[in-house]
Amino acid sequence: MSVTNTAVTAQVAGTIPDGPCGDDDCGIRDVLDRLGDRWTVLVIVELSRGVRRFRELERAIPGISQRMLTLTTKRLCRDGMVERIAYPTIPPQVEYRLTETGQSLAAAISALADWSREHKDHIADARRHWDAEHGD
Amino acid sequence: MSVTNTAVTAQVAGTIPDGPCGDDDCGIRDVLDRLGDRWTVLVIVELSRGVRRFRELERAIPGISQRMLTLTTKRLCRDGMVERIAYPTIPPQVEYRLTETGQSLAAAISALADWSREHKDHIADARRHWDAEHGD
DNA sequence: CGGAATCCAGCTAGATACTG
DNA sequence: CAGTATCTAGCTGGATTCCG
Repeated sequence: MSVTNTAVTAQVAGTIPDGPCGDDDCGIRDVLDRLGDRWTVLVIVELSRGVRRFRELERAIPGISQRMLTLTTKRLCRDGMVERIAYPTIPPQVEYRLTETGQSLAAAISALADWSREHKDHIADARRHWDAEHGD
Repeated sequence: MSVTNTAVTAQVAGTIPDGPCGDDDCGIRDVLDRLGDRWTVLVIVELSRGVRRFRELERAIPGISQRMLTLTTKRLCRDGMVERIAYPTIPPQVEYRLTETGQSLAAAISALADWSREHKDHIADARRHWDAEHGD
């Protein structure tokens, strides 16, 4: 009865604003729906290292299929994160590069990657503990 | 033949380190596999506002099913992001709160949310342009 | 209230084959 | 090389029902 109505909102000061995030997700979901799939982040990371051709991306990202690479780059182009430059040569040559917006996204991803590196051991430990207690 | 071997790696200076990210994903995928699903981020955001009971979370996150709330909180507990405190009362009462690690994740998410807000209009524009050109 | 168990639809993504 | 097309398996998540 104590926590129900008078919400304790002082936990993470200034982290997630209340205003625009009221009921919806302030658009985070749009971004995470992209970042959440298996390949988008890897493509962005690879492109953050420089311009890449289709085949270069494919080789740089082990396990990706042509289909998924096509879909991923296409979606990133659609969202304005990646620019696609096709040279009408034979054989065809297509270059992909991050736009400015794409580069700023890469920076944001990098921040999340930093967080991952800092906490991955802690997470692994937590999982082991949990699995040990709940799996016996 | 010019871009093939001598990779141009100076695009986003100091954004994604080359070292530990060589072939694999430096653990970003572990995190994004969680964050990528429909509900995890919303649960974290809600918990960043304070301690919540199961029903409170359910009501605060429109559209989530009991099943997904259970699964999401359980996974977050397993990863050490959320602490679950069950009071053996009748009816039962269970509280969820972010751990310190969970709070730092909330901060990282907040950074991504900031990025989303800053660029969502730009993305929407890019999509409209793309759809207009490629859908005629 | 706070789940667990079961069943099922839809989408994602992998494999494969074909094309300009 | 850089895709497109098709077919399909598997997983995610929704709805429902039942339990302590």
